[in-house]
Amino acid sequence: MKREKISELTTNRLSVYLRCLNELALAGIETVSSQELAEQFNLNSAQIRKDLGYFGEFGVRGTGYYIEDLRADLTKILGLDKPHRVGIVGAGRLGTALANYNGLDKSNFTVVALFDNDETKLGERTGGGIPIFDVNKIAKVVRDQDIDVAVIAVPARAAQRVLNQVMTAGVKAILNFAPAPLKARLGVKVKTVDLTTSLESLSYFLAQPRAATLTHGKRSEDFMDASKRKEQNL
Amino acid sequence: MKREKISELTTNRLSVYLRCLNELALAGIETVSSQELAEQFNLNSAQIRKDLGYFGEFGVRGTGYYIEDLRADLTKILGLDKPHRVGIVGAGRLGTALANYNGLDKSNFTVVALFDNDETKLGERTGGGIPIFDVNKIAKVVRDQDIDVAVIAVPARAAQRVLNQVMTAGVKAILNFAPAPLKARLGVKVKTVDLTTSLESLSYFLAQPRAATLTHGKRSEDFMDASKRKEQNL
DNA sequence: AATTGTGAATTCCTTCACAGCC
DNA sequence: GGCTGTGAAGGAATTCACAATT
Repeated sequence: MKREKISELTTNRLSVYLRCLNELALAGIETVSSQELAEQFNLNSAQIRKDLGYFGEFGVRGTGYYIEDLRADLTKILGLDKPHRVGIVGAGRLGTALANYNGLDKSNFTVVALFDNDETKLGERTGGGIPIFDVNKIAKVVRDQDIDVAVIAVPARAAQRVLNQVMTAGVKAILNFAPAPLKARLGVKVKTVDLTTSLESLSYFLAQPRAATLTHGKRSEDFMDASKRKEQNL
Repeated sequence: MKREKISELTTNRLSVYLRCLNELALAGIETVSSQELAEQFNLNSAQIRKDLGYFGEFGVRGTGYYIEDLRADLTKILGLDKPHRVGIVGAGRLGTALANYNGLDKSNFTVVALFDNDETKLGERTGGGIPIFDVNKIAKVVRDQDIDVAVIAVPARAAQRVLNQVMTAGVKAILNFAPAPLKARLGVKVKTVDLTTSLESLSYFLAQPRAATLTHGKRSEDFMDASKRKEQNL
């Protein structure tokens, strides 16, 4: 096992591989080759071997990877063997939708608290029974509830302030939905999901006068080419 | 103006620049240099000039960029001068949260329809008054309502089927929230936002034994270094 | 003097290709 | 024979650095 620095593109893919392995395991399959795995995602098999190669040797030549083993290894590498406790700042529609999103438990994430500054919401609980606290209680609740991941789901103008608060409270990993360029301290990681930017990027695509678009498709299976893979962040 | 192929990293950034320009315009500022703009996002000024350079020459040497002009140019380049009509498939919590998300109108996007297969939801309207149709009516509603962008907010197992339906209906731009590796036809662009992967990537970061994390911060302003920029997709 | 636009240099990421192993 | 692991090659994205321009 080396200790180079791993790109986020790699960790994103590891997460995707892991999800796939979990499904294969559920289907009772025991081994998989990098080639088979690659076909699932329209990517190059060497990419998968390289990604795994940063962390060790997990495969068996001539056979491929034992799914149960690789699953355990990736879970460990991604730090998903330890539970994570999530606090969501902003109990609006997006915040509450995320709080109730099932499918995070599989990854060992539990949403334990929401925060809002609307007094009428405080003390309430979401459908799923998650309590809503005052934003000014962030520091205390983060400590009491042992929160290690924060989600920012507030309007852009409040986002930097909220980020500062959660950083001060000691949270080092933040998923941000506010469309704002945030500045984080060293040692703190902010990952931004920007819906407007995603849509505007799609708009650019639509605005392109492209040579021949489907309507004339030679064969109904002219699927994704190489250049499209990374556009799906793979 | 050239006609090279533009990377999605560039179009994402253009969207971010445009948002910033809109704010600067609102503040009554008239010109901005690539350097000033770059500081907003912790990125290199050459990056901004290169991004713009793919589309033409918009700046004035010695002065910078006229904000109103560049704003108009970027709006045009991103295809935001024409309105876009959005249909959301999946009227669950996420779908309805997105339907009511304000801030898309600024970019000339309007959500005009939701789709679901839950009969109890059909005919209903969301808080904002957007009608909910049967998923099997996608083709008809896309035509009637002139929908050009679809959002997939259904469970992973249904996502490929839904994608096939919206592609058949002629939609060429899709924003996907389902954690599934989708295959699209040529000429159709799918952009996936994967919350689980985003969180798992944060988990990896937390699992890293990092040398010195903040607690000992020399000066409270030891902010984002170069390596962190792209982790925020900038 | 200030700032753009852009080739050249650099860094980062992906793919190739094959030796090594099962 | 089939498949992994990986050095080397290739390609893409970023940054440098400076001539050109106002």
